[in-house]
Amino acid sequence: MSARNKSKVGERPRYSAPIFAALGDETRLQLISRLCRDGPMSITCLTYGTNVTRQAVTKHLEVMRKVGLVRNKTRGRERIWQLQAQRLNQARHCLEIISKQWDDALGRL
Amino acid sequence: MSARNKSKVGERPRYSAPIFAALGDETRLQLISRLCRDGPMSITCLTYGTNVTRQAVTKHLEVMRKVGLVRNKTRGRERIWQLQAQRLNQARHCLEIISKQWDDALGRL
DNA sequence: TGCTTGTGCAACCTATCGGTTGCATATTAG
DNA sequence: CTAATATGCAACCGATAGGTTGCACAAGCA
Repeated sequence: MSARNKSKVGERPRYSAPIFAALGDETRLQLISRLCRDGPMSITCLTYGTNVTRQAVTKHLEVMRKVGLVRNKTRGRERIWQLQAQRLNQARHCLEIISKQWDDALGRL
Repeated sequence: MSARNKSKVGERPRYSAPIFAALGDETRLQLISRLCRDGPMSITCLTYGTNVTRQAVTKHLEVMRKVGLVRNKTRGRERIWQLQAQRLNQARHCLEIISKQWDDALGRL
């Protein structure tokens, strides 16, 4: 168990768990897909297409905003939400690192 | 498996939310890293390295087992846990699809 | 044979999640 | 101005997550 706290190249990024947690809900994945397909849109618009209330959608968007997956801007009385690519790529990068380590580990067995 | 469960090209795999949810906990990511680095090992052994109890570790392993991220075999009085690569690659694939759609969407704006 | 070790099972606790309803407020349309 | 629309805010709810403690039990070692 020596040198366990040393940071190495190819190490899993810190703070990646919250991103995975934010992706770990079917409704939120639907919202992401929707924003991908149809571009930025308002909360009310996003609510059509889900089977939950507007307030539930608002909460989901807030969860994703907190981890940087989406952001919003106010346009009149609407609040327009859009994706933020940077953070998703970060999550992807994390998964790639993990699964590379994984493959390596399996290869050693 | 029926044709209903087939995923189209470029479509997000179904049932991916539970995998992300399983990855969305820091302790579980630590367990995964540990199993990657040091190979299959028992629950008690895995518990050293976390700051939670053995029973908590057991619960985390069970969560990951349910979504197919790990599996176990009994060896004497020990229960040895190891990684299962297939499912992680599935998660990775899902993230790649999402972020590709994402990039495409950003490109259209 | 006992004692130690690795584990399972169950009860319990608190915090958070996902969701709702109700109402207030701001902006836009007629 | 007035009505409709888009949203925010707050309270509330049941279920689950993450964790603990306590105890029972089976496998291995002295």
